[in-house]
Amino acid sequence: MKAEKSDNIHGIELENFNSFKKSIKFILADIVSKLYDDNRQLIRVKKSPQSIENLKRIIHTAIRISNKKGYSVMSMRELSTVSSLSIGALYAYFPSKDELLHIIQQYGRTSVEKVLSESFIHSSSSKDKLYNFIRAHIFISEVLKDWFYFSYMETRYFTGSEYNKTIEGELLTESLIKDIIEKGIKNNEFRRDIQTSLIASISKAILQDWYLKRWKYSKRGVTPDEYARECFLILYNYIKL
Amino acid sequence: MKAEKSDNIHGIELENFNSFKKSIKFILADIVSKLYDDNRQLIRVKKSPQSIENLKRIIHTAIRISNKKGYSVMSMRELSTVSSLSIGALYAYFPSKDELLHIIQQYGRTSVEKVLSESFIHSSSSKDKLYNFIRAHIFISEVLKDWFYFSYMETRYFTGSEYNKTIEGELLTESLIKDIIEKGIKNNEFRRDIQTSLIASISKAILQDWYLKRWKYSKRGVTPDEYARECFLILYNYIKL
DNA sequence: GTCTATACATAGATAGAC
DNA sequence: GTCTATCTATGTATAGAC
Repeated sequence: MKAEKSDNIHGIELENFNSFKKSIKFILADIVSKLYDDNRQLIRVKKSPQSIENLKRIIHTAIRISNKKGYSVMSMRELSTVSSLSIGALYAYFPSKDELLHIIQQYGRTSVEKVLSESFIHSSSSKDKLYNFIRAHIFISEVLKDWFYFSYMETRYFTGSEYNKTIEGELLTESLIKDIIEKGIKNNEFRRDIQTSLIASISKAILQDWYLKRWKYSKRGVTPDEYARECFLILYNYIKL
Repeated sequence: MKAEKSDNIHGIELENFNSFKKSIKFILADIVSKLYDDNRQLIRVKKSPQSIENLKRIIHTAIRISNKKGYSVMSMRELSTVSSLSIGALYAYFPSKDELLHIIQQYGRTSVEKVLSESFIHSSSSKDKLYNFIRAHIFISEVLKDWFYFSYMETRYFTGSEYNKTIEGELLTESLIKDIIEKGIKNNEFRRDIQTSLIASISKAILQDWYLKRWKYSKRGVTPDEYARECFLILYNYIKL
């Protein structure tokens, strides 16, 4: 069983968005179940298909409401109404609004880490590595767009370790890109006279725009595949020999 | 007197950030005074050097607090304490928290429109136009970084016309860039086979990162001039013949 | 496990003294 | 013009019935 899951993770498909979506379906399916296990000391309701379903609904509803008005403005009354669970029932799934935030963040972070860390290690050239990483990032942020938006917009209100973890995530993405570019320079695949950390930073900005401006790109009918391609071309054109 | 002001606006200096900063000092100085005039039906305190000073302090304090915790979470009590004015006094400068938001947005929008609209019209080539526009945007967003950040992060909570105006601002910047590129293509200065609206969109994303990630760029000691240069080079490299 | 009713804190805004 | 005291609404969280 373990081998099967492991195979599946390594088998993330990056050819196009549709194949990607299929290949990570299995991975995302049991994220909430694992979330349940990791937080069993906080959750007063015992694990069951029904309670997992409820937790999933709470998380998605909270993200959706927060993306409209902000997490701090979302009231427990509203979360209760929209998620069709009473306030009393909600508090059986988390001990406080702050803890719900942790659970939401854990939910997204776990999913993203799995995908990104495995996305580009099997590429041969630096060019391929870069393209695969860009695709992986855009594809996973498309699938989890609500969470990505949520996490980005709420970061500044986070405190302590939650804030640090989110910033680490931001810097990790950036340093992964930087590493790819620097290795490419070392292997004589890219120009030597580029400022790698600035390029990495700008790359990250472009990747983020995809989920920060959903309304714009979806209105214009831009597909994840097109956007990934254009991102790659702009960057590659600048760094290639 | 009118001619003098007009000259000054046209005289926005884009050579480097320091000269830019000096050249728009005069423009920004009396923005709050004009703001006072435009909202005199809302403000119960009569115009004076003292009251202009108070209004300015209210605006900047509100922006500062909001950038830490969000406008909706900022309480009038806190704004009162930090700005050293009682709650009663605050409400003499604006009739409601919602109206204060309008005033803040008006403050930033007025300043930015002046600078951006005049920034690139005197350039000869499309290449120069693009570079000047990028510089103007990065320089003004450096000077007004707190407002830019505020406006970006609070947009989603805006309602009605305030929301529309902010989105218009976003799309205006983008279409200005698009126009520059398209004119360049027509004049045989740029490649014909590029997706102008996607490039414009990505350009905007890069420009925005400058004020959205202040902590990162200032920590790394990246100057506005360096960032503008790198932005331009990445884009130009992609669109040039 | 889930509900309703309620405790207690804090929000935006106003009234009236000075 | 600015202050303090206070009104009413709404927030998070809990208690106790079922």
